[in-house]
Amino acid sequence: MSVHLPAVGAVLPNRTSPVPLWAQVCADLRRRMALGEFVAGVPGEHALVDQYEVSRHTVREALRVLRGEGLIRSERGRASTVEPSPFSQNLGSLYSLFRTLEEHGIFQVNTVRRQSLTRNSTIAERLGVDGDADLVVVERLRFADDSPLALDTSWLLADCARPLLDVDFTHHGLYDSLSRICGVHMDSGRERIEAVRAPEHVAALLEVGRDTPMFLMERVASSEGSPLECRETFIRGDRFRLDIDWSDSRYSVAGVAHPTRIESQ
Amino acid sequence: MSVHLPAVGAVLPNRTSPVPLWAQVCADLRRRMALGEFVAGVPGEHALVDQYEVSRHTVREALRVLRGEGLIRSERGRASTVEPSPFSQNLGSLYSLFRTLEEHGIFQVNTVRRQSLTRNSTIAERLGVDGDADLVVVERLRFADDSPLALDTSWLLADCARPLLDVDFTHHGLYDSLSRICGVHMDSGRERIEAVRAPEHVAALLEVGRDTPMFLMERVASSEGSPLECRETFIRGDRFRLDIDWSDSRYSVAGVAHPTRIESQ
DNA sequence: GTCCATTTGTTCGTATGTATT
DNA sequence: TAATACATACGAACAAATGGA
Repeated sequence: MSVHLPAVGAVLPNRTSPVPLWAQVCADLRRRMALGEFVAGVPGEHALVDQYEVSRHTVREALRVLRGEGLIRSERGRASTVEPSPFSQNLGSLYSLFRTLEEHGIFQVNTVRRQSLTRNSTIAERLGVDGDADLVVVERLRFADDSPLALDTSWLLADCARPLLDVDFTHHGLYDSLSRICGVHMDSGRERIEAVRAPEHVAALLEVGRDTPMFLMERVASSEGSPLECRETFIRGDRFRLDIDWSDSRYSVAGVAHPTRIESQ
Repeated sequence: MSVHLPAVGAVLPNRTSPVPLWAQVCADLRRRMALGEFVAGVPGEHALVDQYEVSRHTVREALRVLRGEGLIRSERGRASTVEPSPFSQNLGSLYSLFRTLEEHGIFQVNTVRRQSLTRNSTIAERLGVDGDADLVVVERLRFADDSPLALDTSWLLADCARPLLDVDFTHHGLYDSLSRICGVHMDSGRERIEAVRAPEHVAALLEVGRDTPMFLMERVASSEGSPLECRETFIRGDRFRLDIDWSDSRYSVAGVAHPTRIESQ
């Protein structure tokens, strides 16, 4: 069994590197996972020991991290499995909302209101770049089942997001396109969520009264430590709620649409 | 050095128990930590090996969990240290709010509106107990700097929270009292947060208009897997926001009052 | 500044238990 | 029942960082 030939796609870790072996194995597993190599199941720990030529302890350390990130699920006696759409688990509440909608078969469509180059010193400051840096701005009115749900304005560093100027966002997600076209994966960020009254122009676009309660989310999302996106989203409070879980010493945050509202559409 | 005498406060793990050794060590360390035994520093891994008479691997597994919970911080070459106020880190947004206020020196006071025994089949169902189970209900109007901030209604299983009937909650937190008097620590839970218009009676109590945006939080909090508390909180949307961090593959959620609003009081 | 003891981090090896297939 | 796979547990060694002598 111990043929010691690297498996398809497996990259042997570099033992002279200062990066710990488990971290290298971890990174390579992430890479292979992203390529869909493990859709039929993650290889067993023993198999990974052979593939990477490291000890089982090292493999387990790597798997432990992936498990902690929610990328895989492990159970006794059964091969580890990749979790569906784990990507979203690191993308805050809003991304989760639209994934939830998708899972429920809710028809989603965006009306693109702005999609152009711009400059904005306030936004630039939040992103930690010069005030005259080029930005790609994408403003979308988001519908779920033909009913307006949110108004979403996103500013991205043109340095890496310029190709998004030509993308049709009517049916495509911004992070999906960013990943597919620009090769950039958002992996961390901050959100600030307030409960506000709908400003007049927002209320009109979302077809609600001026005093309808709304969530206002302000987000800065980063890839590998560099802030790349600044976003401002108004969400109808009557069609959205936040679920926060702090079981198992780990938080998860998900935005979900009110089931009753959805079903009554 | 290997005297193999249990240290002050250390409880040797039970090897015939179905509970993993590392979990037992973990629980005992948590207990000792709560008693303040480690304020001057956590014993080294080697010392814990001697104290609990287990392998270093087992000790490290236990420490790993505590580290993951944010209870301790470990660095190479330096003894692990207990993190200040880590308790709140596992208690969701609302607890953090009041800790934040405390840290900013905001004067907090509660008006207790209800503090009695009751029964409620809806609440009981959420807590997973019989509909006729006795509950302790505590309803508080919470002020920050003499200005109303939130209306908070909490139902607890009387089985373990009955002593809270005699506590003065004017200046004491519920979880603090629960911990000090009943010996119960909330360690997990779920929150559901909605943006709503203030219901009439809530608006009156919080001294805002009928259409002021509010956060409504519904929480079920558990201790060691058993749901013990069900809570409903209305928070003024004009004095509160949620901060969500999803850096490093781990979420943290904190509720903070708008600094500007507070300072302008 | 250097040396050294301490402490945690990483890595290997081995063995046994337990749940699933 | 047997094989597989993960969970738990022990032992040992070296590396890397820290802090004090």
